[in-house]
Amino acid sequence: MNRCECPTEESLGCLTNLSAIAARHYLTRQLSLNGIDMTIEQFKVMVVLWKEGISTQQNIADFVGKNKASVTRLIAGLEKRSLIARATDDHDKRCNRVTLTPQGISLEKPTMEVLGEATHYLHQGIDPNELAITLRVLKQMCQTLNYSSKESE
Amino acid sequence: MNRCECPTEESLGCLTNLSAIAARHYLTRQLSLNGIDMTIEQFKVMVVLWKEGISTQQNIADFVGKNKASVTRLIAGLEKRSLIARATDDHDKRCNRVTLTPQGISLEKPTMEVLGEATHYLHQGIDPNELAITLRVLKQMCQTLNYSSKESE
DNA sequence: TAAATATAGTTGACTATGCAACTAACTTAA
DNA sequence: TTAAGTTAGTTGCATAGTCAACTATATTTA
Repeated sequence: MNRCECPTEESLGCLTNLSAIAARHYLTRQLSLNGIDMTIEQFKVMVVLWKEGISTQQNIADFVGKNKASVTRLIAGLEKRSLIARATDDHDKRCNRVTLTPQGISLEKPTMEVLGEATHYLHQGIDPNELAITLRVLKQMCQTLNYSSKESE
Repeated sequence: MNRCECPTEESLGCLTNLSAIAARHYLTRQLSLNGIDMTIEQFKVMVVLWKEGISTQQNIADFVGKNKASVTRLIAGLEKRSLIARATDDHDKRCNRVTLTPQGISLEKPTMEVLGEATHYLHQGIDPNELAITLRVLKQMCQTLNYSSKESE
């Protein structure tokens, strides 16, 4: 399907994008096949909440690497699906306390199972040593770029 | 900034996504700093046109790995910026012939230069051998996933 | 050749992203 | 303790992505 033959095929910039899109498509399909009505973005927010229990929107934004405007809208979508609840914090009225609903809590197990299976499928056939190198290189790339984004502020 | 500590940190699914987002942000910023008013998505479409000269929207969609609805809107944005032109094909009136305007043509050199510099920056400090392994692993991952997407159709 | 099928592109509905402007609330300093 | 600055969240605008329904045109086939 994708036959990108741009001169960037040998670059991490191009290939991480292609791989990320492919992985997203796959996970979206697997979630849907397992009857889980959740987008990948909402899923990432849920992972934070499953881990932390309670969080503010800014904290979620930092964890998932998006800005607070995005999180406002993601949270709204999750609230509409009754997976989370929002309430003003008593101690700091600027903050929203974002918590899980029973439905939200009950989705952790099946969803994380799908993620585990998808990850296993993705890593299938990749030499463990080369996988480790790849993960390290990608982390290094993220660090380089995050550093440069701080520099320019 | 991004402190994703989800259980997927050791997975290609999560890390390719983080890296891809970081790379996109970086390239977007570099394009903007160099006075090039073009999004990454529009940029990908332009790469196809710089390579092929003329193309149909479906052909562009295949190259950039998006569906034709997306391309309709990307093309509309590029048309608004006067970088491309659209005209019905005489031989097959279902098709649009998408061509470059002089402005579109003139942007190839500076834009590809920014891309080249960004790629160089991204690859900086990465062992060439490990880079090669990473690129190979990512390609393999794409193939696995593209194969699975064909299976399910 | 008329009917069925396939293909190219558009549009609407929904979700998502970033930026910038904004409000409200908290904190710091003069 | 008032004024200035900071932080949390929301909203409008522009861009982007998918799916599904739709139009128009081409092609196949019965």
